Amino acid sequence: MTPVSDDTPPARLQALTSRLLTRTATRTHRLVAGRLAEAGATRYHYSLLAAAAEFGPASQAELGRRCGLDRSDVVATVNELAAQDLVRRSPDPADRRRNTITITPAGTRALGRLDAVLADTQDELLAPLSPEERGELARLLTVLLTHHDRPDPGPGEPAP
Amino acid sequence: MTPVSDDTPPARLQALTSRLLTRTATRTHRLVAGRLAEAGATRYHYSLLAAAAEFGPASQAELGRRCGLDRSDVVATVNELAAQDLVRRSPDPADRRRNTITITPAGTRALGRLDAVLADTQDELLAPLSPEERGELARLLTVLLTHHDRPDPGPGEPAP
DNA sequence: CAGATCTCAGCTATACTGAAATGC
DNA sequence: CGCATTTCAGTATAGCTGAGATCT
Repeated sequence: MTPVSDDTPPARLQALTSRLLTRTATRTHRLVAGRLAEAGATRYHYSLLAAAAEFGPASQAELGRRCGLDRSDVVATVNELAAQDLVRRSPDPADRRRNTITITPAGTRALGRLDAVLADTQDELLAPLSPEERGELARLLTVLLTHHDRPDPGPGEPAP
Repeated sequence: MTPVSDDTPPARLQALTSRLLTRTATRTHRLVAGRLAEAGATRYHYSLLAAAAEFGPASQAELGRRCGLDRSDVVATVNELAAQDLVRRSPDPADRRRNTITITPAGTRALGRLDAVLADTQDELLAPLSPEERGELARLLTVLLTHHDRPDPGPGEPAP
């Protein structure tokens, strides 16, 4: 009866919400990265295509800020997307430091396919949860994320 | 009024629960690893100390299985713990392939200190959530984790 | 012989840092 | 000058793989 199956974790570890979070995230990441890989893409690809589609032609720096991607990774990812003709990289005449990134029709089509892939994957991920539970999970995670995005300042004005 | 602050993410990205999970986990991991580092430890150290304390003297393989650690990482981590005299590594006379890992008194004291550090860190992590919300978050994550730990088989007996 | 254990060497991918070149 | 943008090179870490030696 006692299920001491030689792989039950220490009670201390099971009690850590941080561990639940990171372990669930690892599996989630594997699932999502795998589904995107089957479609020939990565999270960076999808993020930048989405940003280019939603925020029109924009600089690499702006797209990177919006997606939370590092400048270095933006460069590499735009290289890959441009090589597949999913975005175009052209100099910005108004500010010659910048490249203007524009999504192409092929990029828009690819984005649509990836939208479908990701919608399926979210469903696969959240399969054991009811719609209400899915909403609650998203809400709780959003609270944590926004709380830890702003390091110190509480609500209201910063004391002078 | 419109907060188009140049870093609002694409709507598609904000809609992804997978993204919420992985981003929250990244920040969580940073927080936990940082607090453990201040105490001179890592997640692997804590995991193995906890397993050694809770499951008595045991082989490296068993401790690794219980903690979800790779055999390679167990070797390296036990090296580090043994160098600090937090565990002892001795040959198992009953099965000479194995090393028996035993926590030392110093290891038990270190584990106690790390317990306190991690309790504080969980509180820091979950600060914006009520006790009920903390429980609900842990429950929802557990459902997801156990669902995706078992790849295919549903509840009940596997069809013959 | 199959299979488990321990160890070492090395790999992949994510996320990040530093610095240079260019332009505002 | 300080600051922003793009680019390249390199770094750190987690998690994992392969192979060998030893033993059951």
